[in-house]
Amino acid sequence: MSDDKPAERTYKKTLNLPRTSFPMKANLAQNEPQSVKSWKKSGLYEHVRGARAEAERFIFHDGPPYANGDIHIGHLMNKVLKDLVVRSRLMEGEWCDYVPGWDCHGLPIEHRVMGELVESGKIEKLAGLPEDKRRMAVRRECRKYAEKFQKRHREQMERLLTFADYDNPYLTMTPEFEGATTEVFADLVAQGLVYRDLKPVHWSIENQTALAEAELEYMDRDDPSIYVEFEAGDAAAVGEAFGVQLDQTPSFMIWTTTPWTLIANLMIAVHERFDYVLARIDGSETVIARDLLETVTTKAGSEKVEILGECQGKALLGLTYHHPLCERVGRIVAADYVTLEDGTGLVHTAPGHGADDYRTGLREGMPVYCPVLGDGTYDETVPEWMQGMSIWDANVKVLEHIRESGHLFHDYMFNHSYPHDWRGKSPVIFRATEQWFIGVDRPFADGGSLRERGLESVRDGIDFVPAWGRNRMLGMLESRPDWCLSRQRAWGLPIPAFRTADGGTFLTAASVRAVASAFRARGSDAWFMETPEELLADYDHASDPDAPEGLDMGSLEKMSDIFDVWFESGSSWNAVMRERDLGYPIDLYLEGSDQHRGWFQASLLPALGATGSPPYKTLITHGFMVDKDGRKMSKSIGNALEVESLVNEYGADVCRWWVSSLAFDGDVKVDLEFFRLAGESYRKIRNTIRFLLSNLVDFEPEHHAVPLESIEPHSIDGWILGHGAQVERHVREAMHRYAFREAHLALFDFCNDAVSATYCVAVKDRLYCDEVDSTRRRRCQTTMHHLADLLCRLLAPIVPHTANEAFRSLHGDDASVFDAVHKNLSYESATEWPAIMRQREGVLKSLEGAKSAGIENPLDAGVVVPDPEDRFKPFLEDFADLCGVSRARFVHGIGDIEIEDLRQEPRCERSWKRDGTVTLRSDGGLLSERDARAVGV
RNA sequence: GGGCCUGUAGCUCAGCUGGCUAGAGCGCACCCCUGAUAAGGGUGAGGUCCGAGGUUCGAGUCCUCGUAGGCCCA
Repeated sequence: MSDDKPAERTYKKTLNLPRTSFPMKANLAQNEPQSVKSWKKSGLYEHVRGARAEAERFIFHDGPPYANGDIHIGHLMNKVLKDLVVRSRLMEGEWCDYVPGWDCHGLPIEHRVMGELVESGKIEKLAGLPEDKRRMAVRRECRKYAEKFQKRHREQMERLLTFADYDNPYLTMTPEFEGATTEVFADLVAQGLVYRDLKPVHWSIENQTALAEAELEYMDRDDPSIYVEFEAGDAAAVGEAFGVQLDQTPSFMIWTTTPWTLIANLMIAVHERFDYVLARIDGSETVIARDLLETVTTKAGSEKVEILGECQGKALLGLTYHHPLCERVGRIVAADYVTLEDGTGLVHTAPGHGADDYRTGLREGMPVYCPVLGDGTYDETVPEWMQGMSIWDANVKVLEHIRESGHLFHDYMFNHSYPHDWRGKSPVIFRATEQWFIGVDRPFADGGSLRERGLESVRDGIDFVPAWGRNRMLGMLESRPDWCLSRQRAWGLPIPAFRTADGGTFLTAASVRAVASAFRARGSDAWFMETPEELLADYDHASDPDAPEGLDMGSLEKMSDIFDVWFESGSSWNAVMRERDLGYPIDLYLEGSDQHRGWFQASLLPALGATGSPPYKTLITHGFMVDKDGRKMSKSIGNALEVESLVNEYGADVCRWWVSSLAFDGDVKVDLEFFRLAGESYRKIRNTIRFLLSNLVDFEPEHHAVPLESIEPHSIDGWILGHGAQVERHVREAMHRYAFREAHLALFDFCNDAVSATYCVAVKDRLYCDEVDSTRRRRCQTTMHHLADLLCRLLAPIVPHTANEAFRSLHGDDASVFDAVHKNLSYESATEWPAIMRQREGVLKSLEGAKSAGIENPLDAGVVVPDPEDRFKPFLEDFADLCGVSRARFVHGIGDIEIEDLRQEPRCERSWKRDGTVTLRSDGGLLSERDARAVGV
């Protein structure tokens, strides 16, 4: 095959062609686990921490994912983003602890475990045990479950090459965490922020417990939407309000989508300043907001509508009505949350089943009446036909009942989003129960409330990335209700409250601290295994100013609520960061934007209560994963991607490279295709580094390197070094302000465009053809060595496995990029470079044009470039190589770039250039001067 | 229904306080190289800037109202 080119074959052997053991194919799926193993074996995390003992510290705190299931693509992004922060800080020479955490308590696990206990039949055995023993049995199973999934998560996260202290994670179920969390609670009690009250809360019928906002999931649901007429108690009084004489008893029309709450109705709320009418609708007289009369009657298909009188809501206050389901008289009251957007302008008010309703009831001195039991059935206070009935059945039955009794004006089915238990996916209800709360509007001993302090610190004590997070969190803080802390479950941290003999509750700052010390020593299991005396061993009620009078310690009984898990994770700033002396306050929290309501608030409020200031300085949020059409990702839709298969197919470095490319502040579209694309762009970077490394095989820096100062700013080496220095500054600065995408793009463009397409291509000739030891070649290799080293360091936070692989290839197997820090490449290239590069672009375009004239290979061409101001002369030496042509000239004067056809000139058999020095040499070959010297003929 | 956010080439995104003949990368098309080769390089074609109004000499950029989607809530 090569018989027709004998000369070329001969000269090929005289070239210095690239060689390297750094493979083109990364084989990440096989090699990364080896990296993980060896990093673990050598104790890399400990080692680096040791080396940075005196370094400046950046304080980061990892939010705990829930110890359940496999990690999903959201975790992938979250953990990698965190790792980018940590590793970029390390490269800056700082130390940054990354202590991974897990949320271990709570309903999701208990729910699963209960399911398993039912399946295995063990549940019946447990049912026979005393309550504390039964709970302990459940807790033991839950702990096993949490441990299992924490280990699983840990491995999956380590596989992502995250640089975290996996040997010392924090788990919310450990004694130290439980003790420190309970101490935060004690501080809040001391501030007077904790209270117990009967209030409507979100209640899960399925799990028979109160739920926090964060434990709800909104899903669409069909409910009956009904318009009900409540007969007025005093027709004459109504007539008076409207200034008309009535010949029949009118009614008040309300609207509800929860017919089951009608039985608990105690009031009807109107807006004092809205206009109401007394209307005759197909013969019957009813009161309704003026602006809604048409909407409602149209919807109901009423035929004859006539307005008899009009008045302001204020005039209706104090009027009474008969409850349509029982013997009770209700009253019209005022409320400013009444709107004219839907309904009738008269709002059905049941203090036991709604937050607004509760407040109105409180103001009006009405009882918090809640006839619904924990299991969702009615108690004995309701009419007999409803007793024991499930509220969902009641929805239908009540509707039938009022239809038959003639109180139903109109009804239809209505689809709306409705809160559901985030685990069981069953609809939740509002139900009044006795619960523990943190009051967000309670004044502190030293002034202000949690809400006020929270708003203040969000307004100007905390940085938000992206900036709109501030507004969002302000809005949430302004409108949030008191925090319902208690849950009626077994798997969690007990609220250390006791029942006194007289039926009261006993819980003071000092008693909570005493129990906290028991938890610290023996874990929260102690609550279920010990007596009140044992738990309160450290408590001295004589010295507790808050102790109730005549407290009889001997008669105390443990109460059985546990904490909302959000209170536990919300105490991690204390239970982890302060507890372990990792630094406080914390520089950075980085989580999904749902945590503005979740962990960020759950952390802010306790910290403000306990210490008076926020626990963190900066909050970064990322968006959510959606599919390629912008739709929510979920297992049930089937558009979710498995992290494990992504990592196995593409490698963690490719996944990380992808994460670094994301505009993560908004929704992030995910598709298999994007990982393939990231893989391609990763390969591009890898190949660029590989080319650099492969041309450094014969280069030993200590012998061959030239001083950086000796490299001319107008040489091509000077150009790329100046470019590299600029990129280093840009990338480091971008990483510092969490603009990972910007850093990613800068790195990619630099590798792809500057290094690969421009520099490497231009410099090939001298690398391959110059004498091995020529200054020009060694200067070029010195430059490439700097470039390879720079790229390894800049890429280390993003693709640690690959960066280290390249770093070792460059510096020897004993080297580790994780011991390295940034070097500050300092180099300024000549200021004319942008102008030269514009000329180069012009040349490339002209060459494209010359193809039609038959000059298809740029080496068959020479170029003549006008240089009116004679600025380009110093650049002449490298300009031909920069354009890939055989020779170049700058000529004084203005005009177009000229392409010279050199095809008639002899071509060097070694370098394939037609540089004008090619003649027949002593070995019988046609060689240029440079090549002749290199071959030694 | 409310709060916050997003909608710019086939795809992912830049476009700061209004002046742009609207940019980049990927992809695509055509071509070169075969001494980075399951590599490398060049050139080029792609856009009613979600829609409708408005402010302005001038709007992708500001305002209003829609529309599609996301997060959080009622």
